[in-house]
Amino acid sequence: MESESLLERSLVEQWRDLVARKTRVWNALELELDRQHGLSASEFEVLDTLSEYDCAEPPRVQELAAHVPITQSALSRMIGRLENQNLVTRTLCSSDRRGVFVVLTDEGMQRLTEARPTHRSVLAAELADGPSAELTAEPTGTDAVLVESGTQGK
Amino acid sequence: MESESLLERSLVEQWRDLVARKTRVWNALELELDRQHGLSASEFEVLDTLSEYDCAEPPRVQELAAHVPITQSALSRMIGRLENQNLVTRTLCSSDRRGVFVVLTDEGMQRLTEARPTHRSVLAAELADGPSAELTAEPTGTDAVLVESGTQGK
DNA sequence: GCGCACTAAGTGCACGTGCATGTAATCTCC
DNA sequence: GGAGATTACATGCACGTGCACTTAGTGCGC
Repeated sequence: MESESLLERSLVEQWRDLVARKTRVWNALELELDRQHGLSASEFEVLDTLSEYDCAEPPRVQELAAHVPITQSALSRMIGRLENQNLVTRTLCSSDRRGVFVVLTDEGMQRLTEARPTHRSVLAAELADGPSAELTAEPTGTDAVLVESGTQGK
Repeated sequence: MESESLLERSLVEQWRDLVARKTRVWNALELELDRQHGLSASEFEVLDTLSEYDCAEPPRVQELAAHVPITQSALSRMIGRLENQNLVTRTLCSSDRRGVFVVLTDEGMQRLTEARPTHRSVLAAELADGPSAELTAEPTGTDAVLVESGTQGK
């Protein structure tokens, strides 16, 4: 029970690395997406996922929740917020009136298209380098990304 | 600008995998640590990090914040909560009276020691298998872990 | 010694989240 | 066809978080 130390240390290190990386990238995304496009990282993820569906067969809330790392209740509210910004719309499912289809509006598609380059370049910058960079929770130096991702500064 | 698709897709997939894995493990930890030991995943992480310091040279709040994926303000409040449970204590730094040392109490050390096997076995179970398991935000099936991690089941 | 910039930690506030529950629609089985 | 179980989504509530700011303490220049 004591001899597992080595294996366990490796697991713990792997875990901390995972958390550190995720947090670092997430924070960078949060920062840049909000600054440049007024979107949170979660919101972008939802819009981006949403865009992968055929407009003719939009996902239901539940379906969407299965592909985004938040709960169904959180998603429900987020859809409400996105709806208020006219980025998505809810439409009832006629065959099962409990169901709600979520579809990207034109405006939503546009915002997403604008934000995508920022998202991709943050990923490229932050996913690439050292897994165990200092850590986290602090705004990471993403100056290069800011420049790269276009001229829509501020 | 359009030709990067392949590379970008790979980045996005890598990113989603990272998030999915982190969320899955995190949720499992949250569930088991709370159920069995009344600790949140963040709290465990703080206590565990804390335990790596020599009692003679405890870390200051800032130092601790650099090794845990939350902000200093969140950590400040968490320390308050942990202090109320007598798991840690704050002591002033005499040489720099702005500083605050955080130290694990005996009780804190005990809770940590109890919780560690749970933590490790969740890691072993969840870190090991398929990176892109369905997803997440749902309680993952950790029945095996419950059994493995001892007889202190509720 | 005094003022000023700077750092460490704590706090008011608003907000997004999860859990538990509520409401509405559907399905099942008799 | 009607009661009860089940599913889909929304919501009340409490809570932890981040941001911006405050308070307390340090060090520097003059």
